[in-house]
Amino acid sequence: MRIATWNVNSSRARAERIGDWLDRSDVDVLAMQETKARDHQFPESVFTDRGYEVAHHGLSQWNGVAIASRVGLEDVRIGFPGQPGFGEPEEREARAIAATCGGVQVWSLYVPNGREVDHPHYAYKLRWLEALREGGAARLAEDPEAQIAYVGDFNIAPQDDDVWDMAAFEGLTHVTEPERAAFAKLVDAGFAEVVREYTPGPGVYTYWDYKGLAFPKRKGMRIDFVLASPALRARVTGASIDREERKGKGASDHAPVIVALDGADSQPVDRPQSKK
DNA sequence: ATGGCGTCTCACAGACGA
Repeated sequence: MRIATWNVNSSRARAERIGDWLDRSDVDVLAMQETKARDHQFPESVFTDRGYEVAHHGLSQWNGVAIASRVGLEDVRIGFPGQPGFGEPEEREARAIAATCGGVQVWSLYVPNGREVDHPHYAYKLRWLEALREGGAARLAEDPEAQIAYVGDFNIAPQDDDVWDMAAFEGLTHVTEPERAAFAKLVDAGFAEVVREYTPGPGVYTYWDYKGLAFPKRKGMRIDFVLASPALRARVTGASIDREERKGKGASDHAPVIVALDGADSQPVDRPQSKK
């Protein structure tokens, strides 16, 4: 079984490309973020035409998360217990959806960006991650054998190597100590990040800004991850980042990340062409 | 050089993204 996560940056603008990628990648489960659609606008046929079931959660043109699966899609959940909202009054956003696919509970997560360190969105981001951790820890305490995958766009670069130049991120979100601590607490709660060991850096990223030729200049960030509960982690045998998908016209600014279970094939690994 | 690029909407400007 192969599970992928991909911030598609609009399901409608990317519909054809998502279909082509499914044909090429042959994954069993695809978790998507930033679908940027309400439920009735989501291009379901891209998935159903190819034999996938799909669940989508979108409330507006912002955010939006979905899971497509050809190994079953059961027990769909919208949001997680205690998931905080944003704004005044606080509104819960479309940033989390779960489904059990082939015995694995897959959570497609779009962690809040944070915007700026002194912006209310940043505190929201930290609250959101803490609530996610609490729920995950409680779930593992209940059932230590649970197969849970927290996948998606975490909007955190956990290590200095996860950005092309730490100096360029001075004072910016995604690399601050509290964000990294929140990520580490989730890992410490039992949800190990399983992609990095198969796609070692430096210079290995999952996101490249559209601006300033960031992709060809290899100025990216590693911010998309797969976190696995202990029972699931034991099944992981490979992972890859499909940076080919970032190429060409009409690409998302994020690349798909794939995890292989039980010896399934994994895509070629993203590697820097040159080192200085 | 607050540019740059892409996507969205009660669109032709502003919000959001990271």
